[in-house]
Amino acid sequence: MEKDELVIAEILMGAKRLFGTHGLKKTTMEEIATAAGKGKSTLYYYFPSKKEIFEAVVEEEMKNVVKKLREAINSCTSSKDKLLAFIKAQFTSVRGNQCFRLVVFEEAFDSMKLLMYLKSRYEQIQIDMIKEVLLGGTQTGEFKELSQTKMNKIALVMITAFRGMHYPPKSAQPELADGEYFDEMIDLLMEGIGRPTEKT
Amino acid sequence: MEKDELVIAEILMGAKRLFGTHGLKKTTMEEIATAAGKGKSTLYYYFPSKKEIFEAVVEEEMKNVVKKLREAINSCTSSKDKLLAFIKAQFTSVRGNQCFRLVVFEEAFDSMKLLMYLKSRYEQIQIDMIKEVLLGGTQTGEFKELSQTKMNKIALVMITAFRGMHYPPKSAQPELADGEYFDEMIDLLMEGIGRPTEKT
Amino acid sequence: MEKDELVIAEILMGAKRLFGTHGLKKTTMEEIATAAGKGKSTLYYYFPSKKEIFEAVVEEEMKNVVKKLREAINSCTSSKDKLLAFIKAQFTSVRGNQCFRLVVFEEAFDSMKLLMYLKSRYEQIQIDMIKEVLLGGTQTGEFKELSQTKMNKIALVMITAFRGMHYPPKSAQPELADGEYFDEMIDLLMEGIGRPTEKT
Amino acid sequence: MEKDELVIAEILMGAKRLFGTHGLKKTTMEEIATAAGKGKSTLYYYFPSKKEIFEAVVEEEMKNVVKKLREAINSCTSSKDKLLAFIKAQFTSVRGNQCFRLVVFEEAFDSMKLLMYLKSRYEQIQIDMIKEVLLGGTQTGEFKELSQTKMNKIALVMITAFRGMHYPPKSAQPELADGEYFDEMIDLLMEGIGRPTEKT
DNA sequence: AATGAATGAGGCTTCATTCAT
DNA sequence: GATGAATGAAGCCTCATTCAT
Repeated sequence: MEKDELVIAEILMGAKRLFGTHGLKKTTMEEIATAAGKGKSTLYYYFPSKKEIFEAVVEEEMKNVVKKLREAINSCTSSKDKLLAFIKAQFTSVRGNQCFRLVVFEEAFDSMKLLMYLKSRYEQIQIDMIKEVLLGGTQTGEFKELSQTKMNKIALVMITAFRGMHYPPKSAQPELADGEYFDEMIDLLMEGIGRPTEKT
Repeated sequence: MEKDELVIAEILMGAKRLFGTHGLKKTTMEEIATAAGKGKSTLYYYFPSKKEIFEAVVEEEMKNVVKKLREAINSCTSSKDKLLAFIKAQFTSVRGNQCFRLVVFEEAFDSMKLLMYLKSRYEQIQIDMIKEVLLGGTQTGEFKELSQTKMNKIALVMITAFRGMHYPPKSAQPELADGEYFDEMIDLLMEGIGRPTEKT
Repeated sequence: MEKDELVIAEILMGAKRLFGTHGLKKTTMEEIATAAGKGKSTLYYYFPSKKEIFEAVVEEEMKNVVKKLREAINSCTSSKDKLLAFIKAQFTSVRGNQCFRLVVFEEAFDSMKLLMYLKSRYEQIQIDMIKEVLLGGTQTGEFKELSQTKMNKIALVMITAFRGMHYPPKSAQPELADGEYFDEMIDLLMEGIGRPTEKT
Repeated sequence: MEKDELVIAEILMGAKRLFGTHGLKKTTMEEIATAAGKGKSTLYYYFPSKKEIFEAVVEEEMKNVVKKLREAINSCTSSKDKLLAFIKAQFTSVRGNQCFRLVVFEEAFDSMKLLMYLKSRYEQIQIDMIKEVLLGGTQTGEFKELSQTKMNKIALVMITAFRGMHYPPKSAQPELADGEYFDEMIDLLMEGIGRPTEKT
């Protein structure tokens, strides 16, 4: 790794933590510089402005997240397990990549073109992954028969629903530990709550 | 209504729009004052600081949202319809009460005690409503038999999943209009995607 | 005079001196504020930015200059005297209104619309004044007969030539005091240096 | 040419353009370095500071201008033509040597000793040239008889007047093209505008 | 009850200059 | 010779808040 890249990595590392903790607006260049062990103006040697630092952090984080999601899916064989791994990975990974999470779930960044682009790309990646899993599940017979259209719709609903996890209840529910939560979610997803219609 | 209350209402009305559009940090006292047709320093006659204005707005909005949710549930008879109405109302109402939404779904407010309190109270209210619906559904036979514990868990999962709706995909999916989206969600919730196990 | 106008006048007074001495770029808001006996941010209560303060100073100065020029012309009866008074007034008045002078004679302001407008307006005012004097002079017989076109051209040449005065030689020429300089200029203007063609 | 001199020439070439376009203050070392195809700190190997670069540019430009003025005067035979050539050359040459022009016509450089020296030397050179032409003209009979003192004064007035040309009206006067302008000026200079006193 | 006026604290950015290599 | 990396000092501007009236 070049000296250059090393310093950039240092900057981004500190920035990642700070932006993640205080957000874009409330993190100051001063803080980022201090975290990187550099002078404030040094930052401008490596980045044109605060915005670009933030964008760099987000881009990096998104790559991490996507990589984790892919790994999760590939690490299991049954489709149900893939789904479970997917939501667990999303939960964990997005948590650990706060800046990216902010961009995906807040609207304060709607003016930044690059971030908007990343956001929509991320959405598409997720949808494609889910559809891939659904397709696999129907082929192995784990899931019901589902038309292409239906799979599309379900993927969208699922992606949307999974998002909610990123804002867990403040009032921790003691009865439902994190791990159990995911199982419960998958259960619901597999079986639903409706009463099975009796066959004669 | 007292003169006082009238002015306060005026201030809050403008503040609600501004905070909802630009957020807490980027909305200035100047803007709020202008929107209320008052001088900037007048705001300090009615509120100790910007924070309190924001909190007042959020508290007001939360009342609206809760009222809408209750109305939604009461307006239907079947439990499935109650669920549908609930998520539709949540979608619409939270949308229209931006400041409250921000507080519920962002972490930038974690230092404000009052808001944290409102947040967790809102969570409990939602959970209770869902459990109420679930209980009703099991009693009428619309839903499976569900233990108290199970209902608790499901309520929590559902609340969490519903949240995702508040951050719809940027890339509008043409195949799934808003209305249809809710139906699809309920369907999934009722039936799941697992292949029904054959009975001999 | 309102309190408002008083403060604005105070600010402009200090700014005028500072801008005149150090120019737009090198004069700081800090200095202007100190000169006005106010805090730096107070300036922003009265003016949107440094640029506007400068523009206000220049506009004010231009009014002074134009008034002086008009007074000069009106204060004499003979056309030659009017010319003399005009150049003297221009010399003195532009000197005393440094900011305006900068705008008229430097190109650093070409991006500021308002200043460009003032600049060209000032040019037209001067040209009109000179033409007015020339016309008077020809009518009284002090000057040669001059066609409209010719007068136009001469006015333009004169305005241009007069400008040079605003940048007097650094190396003060002892033989030519200020007062004498103007007389010499008018002399040259009246008679020229060419040898009069002999009449038989 | 040494390697050293070559690099210096490269630097000055770019600097000349940049200073000429944006002025001393607004031209950055970064820009100069880029224009020279060198690193920013390299400039400090060849020049102690930005000031010295500017001074070097100005000194070079002044030599160009003086050479052009001399050529202009020598290229004509009649004294009137010499004057015409002089002002044309001044107009053209000063235009093309912006930095020098800035120094001669602005006061922002009054603190730089070297520039002040160049400025006053330039003034003296001009005055001497004009006096030389005037002397020639009186000897050939083209111009009136003029005492030494008178010539001195006239030279000074002329130099001063010629300066105005360097700040042409923003509002281009359509009736007076550049070329014509000079003729008009010389005409006025030769004949004046006064009515010739009738001889009996 | 209302506000005009004022400001301190703080943030982003620029840039000439330095220095180790 | 040449420069990449670093920075201190400085400047413009924003804004929540205060206070006398």
